[in-house]
Amino acid sequence: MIVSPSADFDIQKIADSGQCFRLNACGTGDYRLIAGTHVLRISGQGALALKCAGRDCGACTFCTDFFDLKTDYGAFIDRVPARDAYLRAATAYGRGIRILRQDPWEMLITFIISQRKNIPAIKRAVECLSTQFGRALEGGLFAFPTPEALAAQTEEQLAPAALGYRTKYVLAAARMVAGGQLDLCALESAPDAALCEALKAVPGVGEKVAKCVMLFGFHRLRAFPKDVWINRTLQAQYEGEFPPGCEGFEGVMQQYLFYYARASAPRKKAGATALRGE
DNA sequence: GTCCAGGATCGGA
DNA sequence: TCCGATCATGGA
Repeated sequence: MIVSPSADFDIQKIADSGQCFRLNACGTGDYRLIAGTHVLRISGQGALALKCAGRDCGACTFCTDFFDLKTDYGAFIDRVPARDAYLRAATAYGRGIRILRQDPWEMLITFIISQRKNIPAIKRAVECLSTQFGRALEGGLFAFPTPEALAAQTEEQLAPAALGYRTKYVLAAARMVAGGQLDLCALESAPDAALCEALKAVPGVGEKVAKCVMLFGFHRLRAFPKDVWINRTLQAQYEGEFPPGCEGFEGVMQQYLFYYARASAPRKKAGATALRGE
């Protein structure tokens, strides 16, 4: 499958946008993504070639869905109020970022882990869980573990992932999903408020993590997670509250704000988010 | 060695 | 309802 640049698709920005922790650069300009049992390679500059299992995936249903290629993100950007110069700048800077349609279960565990961790540390923990408890895929790679696989572990067995105090949260979440108390499939059709409350019933899931799972796992584009970066931006630019004008796609705007805030911050990240072309 | 990270929870005011 | 302390660990 070939994705043209005009599709508002920038794999480098997506990889650095803090929503997907198993999408990484491998070599010059190439990226590798593990999603479900799919191993994708994204290569090329300008037009991007998406390959599943080393083969061109053609009009791949999985990629079309995963990268949300049928949604026009340029249209979202065009709807940003002209009076909001800061958001205009953020969307211009982050153009190419999309909200991926990731697995709700993986997002739930990943964002439980994310609390008080930086992105490299989150990636490391997710990879460790996958390597230890996930199904083997091609090339020595591993799928994210199933709820049943994690639910079967003890706290001691999870120790290598260095989850710290989050270990018990991860196990509790896994057991709720594996045991049927939390039916993520059924929640696909739940209203936003009901979905949010169901997620917050999981130990270790508060407002922010619930919103991340809603946005990145359930594609609820209204969900607006507020982490430390977003809160700083809201305080500095909006007197504490995101203004009206983007109803229905607030979460998409949140992602551009997050990316822009991190890229604009004083250097601490050794070029990981190096400003390009400026 | 220090500071901080895509926070949540609990106890006390 | 609000606020501060605390939680465990690794990356920068």
